[in-house]
Amino acid sequence: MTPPLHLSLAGQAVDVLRELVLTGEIPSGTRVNEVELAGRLGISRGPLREAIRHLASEGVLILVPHRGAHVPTATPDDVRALFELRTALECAAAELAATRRTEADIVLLREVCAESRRTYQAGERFPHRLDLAFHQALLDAARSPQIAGQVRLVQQRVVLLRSGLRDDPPHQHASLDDHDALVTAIAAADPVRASEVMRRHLARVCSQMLTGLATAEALEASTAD
Amino acid sequence: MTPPLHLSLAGQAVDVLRELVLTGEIPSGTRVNEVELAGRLGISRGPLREAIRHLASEGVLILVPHRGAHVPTATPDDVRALFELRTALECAAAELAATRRTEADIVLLREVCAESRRTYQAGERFPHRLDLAFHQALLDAARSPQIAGQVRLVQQRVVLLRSGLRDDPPHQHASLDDHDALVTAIAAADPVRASEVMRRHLARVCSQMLTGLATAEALEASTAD
DNA sequence: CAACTGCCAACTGTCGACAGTTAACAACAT
DNA sequence: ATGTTGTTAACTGTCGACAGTTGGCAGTTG
Repeated sequence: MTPPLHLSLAGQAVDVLRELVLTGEIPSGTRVNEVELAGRLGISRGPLREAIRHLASEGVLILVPHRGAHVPTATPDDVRALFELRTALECAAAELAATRRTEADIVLLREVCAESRRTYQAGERFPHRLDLAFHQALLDAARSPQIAGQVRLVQQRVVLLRSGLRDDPPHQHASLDDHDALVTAIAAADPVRASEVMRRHLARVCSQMLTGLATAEALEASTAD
Repeated sequence: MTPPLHLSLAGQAVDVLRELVLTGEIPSGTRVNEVELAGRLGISRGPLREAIRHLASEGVLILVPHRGAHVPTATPDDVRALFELRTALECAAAELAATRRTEADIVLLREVCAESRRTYQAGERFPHRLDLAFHQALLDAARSPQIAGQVRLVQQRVVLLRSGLRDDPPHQHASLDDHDALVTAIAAADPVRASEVMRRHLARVCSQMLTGLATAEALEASTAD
């Protein structure tokens, strides 16, 4: 929405703070202290406050009057609601991609899929980097800047909720298959099928996150004893 | 996203400024002067800047480094892109509404439709208030807070682009029919049809806005002579 | 007369300090 | 011992002032 704000301190603070939160360096539930963080970033509280407000509007931080900002904690309902939104946006993107994609888009999508599979079979791991790259390539093929922007924000929140969770190989395998199926549908210019595959894919990812969240909670409860 | 911020001056400033922009009191293209506006609102520049940043993240204002904020002007491409997003969100909402609606939801939707038709036939006019009420009732029936929140933001931007445009009766008549068809599909628990009707409805509204925009531009060009 | 250059005013970006509120702690009363 | 209340420290909310940048204007030069 406001991408090239990299000149002002507030703009830089947005990027730095976003990274601090998304990488889990500032864990979920942590209260953000303005004076301390301002000192740590080497800026004043004014620009920092603007940055905090900005990230709050993105859902990366929660604002409570007179009690500052904190990193949101994920409840199962939050995950479900967020994935409803993500499904709405990315299914539409998949439809548009199936309609508007060029040959170059298909080549790129195939390339990302192939590299994902190579990396997975080699290191037994499907890095989030390639997952994001795939969804980004799909968004580019959809050629809808507004939808793309919203998806970016939603993905950001998904990453935020996922920090501290790890995913299991069977799910990763299924995701690879989903991606391949998506590319096939998009290459075949079949919007309906692309949307359906995307819906199925996201439903899988969502349920996987829910189980991951449940086990993480159980783990935390056991350590609390 | 941050609804009950009505305690701080920044929160109030957000509401006041939003209203000033959406009602067209601050016309499109106008540059916002921070010191002047701060004085007019009776607050300091700090809270006002936070409010401006917040509205910029909502798309109500555009920020340019070192040149302040201004109200965005609508190009046809902007309208099309925005309606792609709106279509993605509201079609999903229509699907969910067809699945989750209760009897009370249907009663409310029917009531809004009936009042819209009464008002239209009486005063030859379909007030935006009732149009928004219908879409709001549909969102409530969908029971998806995340989607509802995003739709609210998008509708806000649509209102912003529409300020200064007036709509013609034939379009209003078609919209009334669309709304009725939507309620029918939702009452029949038919998500596919609800989504299709919504898509058609929004396509109609979009094209109507595009023609309205074109005539407004032509009008402006003629007065500039 | 046109183009260039230096200056100037206005505005944004930033900072440090003050005021108001909240929450935790401690002292007291029951 | 427990509930209540007064106190206090820390933090957020807000303000006014300073510094840096931008765009326009006048003066100058070819």
